[in-house]
Amino acid sequence: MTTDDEVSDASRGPADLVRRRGGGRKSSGRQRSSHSLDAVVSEAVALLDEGGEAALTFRALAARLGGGVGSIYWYVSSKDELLERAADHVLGGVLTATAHLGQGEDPIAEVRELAIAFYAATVNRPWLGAYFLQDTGTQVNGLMFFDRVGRELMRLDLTPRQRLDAVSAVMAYVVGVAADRGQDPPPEVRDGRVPVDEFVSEFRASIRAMDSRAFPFLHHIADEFAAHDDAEQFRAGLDLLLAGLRLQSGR
Amino acid sequence: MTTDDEVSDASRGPADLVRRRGGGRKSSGRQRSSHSLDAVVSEAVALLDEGGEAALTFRALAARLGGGVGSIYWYVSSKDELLERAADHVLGGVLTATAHLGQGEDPIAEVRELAIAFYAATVNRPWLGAYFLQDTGTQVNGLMFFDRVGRELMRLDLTPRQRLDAVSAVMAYVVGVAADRGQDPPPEVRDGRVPVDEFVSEFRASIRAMDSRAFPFLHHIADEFAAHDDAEQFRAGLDLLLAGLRLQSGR
DNA sequence: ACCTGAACACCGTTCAAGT
DNA sequence: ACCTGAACACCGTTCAAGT
Repeated sequence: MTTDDEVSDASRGPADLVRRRGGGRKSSGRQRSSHSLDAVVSEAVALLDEGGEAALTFRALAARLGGGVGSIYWYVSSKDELLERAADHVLGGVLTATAHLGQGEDPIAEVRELAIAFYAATVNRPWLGAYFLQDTGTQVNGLMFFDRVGRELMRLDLTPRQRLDAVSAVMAYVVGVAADRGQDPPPEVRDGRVPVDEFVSEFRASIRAMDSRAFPFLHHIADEFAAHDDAEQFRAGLDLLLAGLRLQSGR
Repeated sequence: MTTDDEVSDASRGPADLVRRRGGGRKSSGRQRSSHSLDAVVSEAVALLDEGGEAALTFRALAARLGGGVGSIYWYVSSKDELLERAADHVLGGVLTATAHLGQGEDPIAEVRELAIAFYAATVNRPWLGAYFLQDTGTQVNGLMFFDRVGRELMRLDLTPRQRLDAVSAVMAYVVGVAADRGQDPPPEVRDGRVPVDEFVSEFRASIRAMDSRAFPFLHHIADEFAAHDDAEQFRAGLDLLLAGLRLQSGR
């Protein structure tokens, strides 16, 4: 419905199954501010989205929540846990965004949609790269997503082991693409401070400048690289993986 | 030849094509210590391997090099650059370890070997997850590896675009698997402080404890998960990807 | 050209104290 | 039960000074 392509926010996840601390105590709170796990994590994600990994600071987060630094530790025991929960929060958004899937004829097509939705949530969020599927305890949504993908594969004629391997492969691929941002246009280009054309021709020039005997392939794909679209490239790789899976399942 | 499966070290890379600063000035150096880009990066990798990301500190690195903190900035302009170079250094090791490849009949089999060697270098190095292929300028070995994989695909009947997409997919997959460590045994198990069996049965128990209607797939693969081998799982996913590629290339 | 180390600004985490 | 903020230990980075 909304047309924000910057960090499309279906971030708000489904019910956190985790023991929630910090209920709805609203009454009689006067000058002391009152948070909740949800507020802490949501604001953390917002901070991350606005300013990248460096912007998430306990002090900045506390200021944003209108409280003291120490309070955050009531909800979260370390920065690592905070980042894990932030990543899981994003995955929660993916879950709700894909809640309608799972009825389709073709299980592999469903997996494709799930993976694409996952990918969409990671674009413009370079910060969550390494934080998916860290600790099973704090990342229910991660487990849930894993399960949803796997459920589709249960409709295919595969062994449990093959199913596990396939789900793991799809997840790894998505996370890998998310982590790989960097061959891409640098920030000054994405911001529009430098025109794309300029970046592209500069990039092409720098490839041409390299020894073509040392880097024959880079020369070979210089034009393609300059013109490629990230999302398309993601789908191309995903489709290779899924084609292999389809083959394995005998269709 | 060596049988260290802990961080198998073919780390020492081929000629750094990068402008080297800090030549071999050895004479007349008295109490001032003298470094080199190579020493700085090698020791950084060592620190990282021994103690993880948290262990790499400018102060610790300086102490190890026997010098002052400031000196490091002569070779490297930030911690980010240091980590990029460290990642590239590891990839350099992969390049030398696979120097013999490229003559084989089947290009796809060669790609498979390259990917497996890449994977082997990332196991036990959770720290390099996000640092591959960041800045083309400082990561020659990354470009070189990319090119080597691509070169194999030039022997297949594909369009340049398809080749680019395939190489990117393979790289993303490897990086993704590397980043995904975490469903795996936690450190206290890898260290041997807690026996593997105990972890495995505990894990299985925790899956059984979950609602089987909410997580049918997790129940389905609980046994497989407990028994799976990471390297095998990596190869299984890689083979799906390569099967798709083989199909696309018409064999 | 390269190294030193004190100094700076900032960070995650702790904790005695408050309500 | 939850919040506060000063205090602590430590970090990346800078820079005037040395050789």
